[in-house]
Amino acid sequence: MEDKLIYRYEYPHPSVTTDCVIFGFDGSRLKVLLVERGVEPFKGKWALPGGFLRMDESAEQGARRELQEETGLAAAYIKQFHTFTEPQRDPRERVVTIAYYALVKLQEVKGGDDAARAEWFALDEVPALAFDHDQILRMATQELRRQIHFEPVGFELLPEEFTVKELQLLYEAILDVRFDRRNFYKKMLHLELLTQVNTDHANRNQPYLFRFNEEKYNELKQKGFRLEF
Amino acid sequence: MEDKLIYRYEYPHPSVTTDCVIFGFDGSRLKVLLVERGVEPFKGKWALPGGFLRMDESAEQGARRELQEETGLAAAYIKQFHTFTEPQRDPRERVVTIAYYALVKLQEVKGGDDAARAEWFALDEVPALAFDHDQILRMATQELRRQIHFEPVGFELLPEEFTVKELQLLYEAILDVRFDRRNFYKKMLHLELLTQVNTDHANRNQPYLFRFNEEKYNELKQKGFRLEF
DNA sequence: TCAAAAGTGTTCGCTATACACCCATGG
DNA sequence: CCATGGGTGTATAGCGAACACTTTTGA
Repeated sequence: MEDKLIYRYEYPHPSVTTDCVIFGFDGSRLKVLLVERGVEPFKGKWALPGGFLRMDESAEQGARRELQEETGLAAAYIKQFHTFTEPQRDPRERVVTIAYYALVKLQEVKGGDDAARAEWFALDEVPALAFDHDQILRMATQELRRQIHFEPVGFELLPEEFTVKELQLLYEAILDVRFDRRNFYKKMLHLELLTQVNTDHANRNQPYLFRFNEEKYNELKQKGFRLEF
Repeated sequence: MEDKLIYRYEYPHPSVTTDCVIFGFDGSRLKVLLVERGVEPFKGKWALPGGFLRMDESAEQGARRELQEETGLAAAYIKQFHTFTEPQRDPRERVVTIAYYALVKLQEVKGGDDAARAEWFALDEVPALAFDHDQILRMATQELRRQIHFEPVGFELLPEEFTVKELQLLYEAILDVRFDRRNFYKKMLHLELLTQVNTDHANRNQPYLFRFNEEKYNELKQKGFRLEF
């Protein structure tokens, strides 16, 4: 047994992991992907996907690897938001976890190739989680809300083409507020971050489809604009 | 030599450190505290104060310990903002660093009891730093600017009592913008975050002194307000 | 037939901005 | 005496919030 412990240090080193809060939007509610733990501790409990940081990868690469394993998505919006370091947060040993949140388009998600059971939960229906993952999830939500004031992160959660109503529902889900439909519509169009797809709408009752205008966004970002909500 | 390496693991573990970007304000410019490295690598170069995380302390406790050693200050505003994990960021071994920034009142700072030479640099006069500390400093500045939209962090950098002009100079230094003196004055008073100290001003030419009204701030925070700048 | 959806208009009030003014001080 | 610093006032433009209207569809 002893000869397996071949990595030796003069001082104790904590383990380092990455955990990933994966957000999706189903058209009306914000969801988060959880995996069921198959081993102790917290066996049977739900937890955030995560794993040990490899010595040759950065934390972001590690988090992307987790994301890929769980959702099949290689490229997605991913952002580091906090590192959790309480000495007792893992009962087995000292573990420091670098936490990311990812924004994925739900309809592009394939089942993960991981053996573990994974499931999407609405944010207000998340069960008690393993370790300090409740706290991690709470902070991720907070950071997402904060981030939305500086970057149009919402678009990462919608399909390529979407209606203004869908966009509004998303913003309302993230910020937990209600907007006036008409004001939201005008405000969004006025920002010029949306490009209309189908210029001819036969039906006054069928909404326009839009795409996110990334070029225009980069333009505005140069000038240092803010998204007011 | 071998028998010093008594901490053994089945898998390799990175070292974990905390680094601390300590900001101060001298009345006209934003400053940052750097220490001169006494050992290789980067011997003689300037770097951010930092050190290894102890196994019984959280990262924040570690950062506070660094802050205390460098400035003598036990309580100050301190905030984790990013963890740097590039595999090659330290030429010796794999080191992950959890970075904090601290806001201190310059006039309360005592010399550090650390042996290392420490010095305050104006933000735009910072020399090339050791490791990836340039990048860390840049991100700290960015985060401070971002944070100021949600929390009145500026007050952490001023003395207990200050004039509106001083507050304006601070905001201008942080955000690198200029404000109209008269509009800034009214806006600040209108927010009601300031409590006037000397109600009688004998001299029309000597400015009022103010304190930060923390109670009022907590009130406003409940209602979810934003600082517009 | 009528409620619901989606695009368009209008009004009002707040506030950010620009800029004028007044007063006391000190060189 | 006048430039400077510091507190106060005012006018305008723009935008967000509230809410009316119109058309089309489908139950």
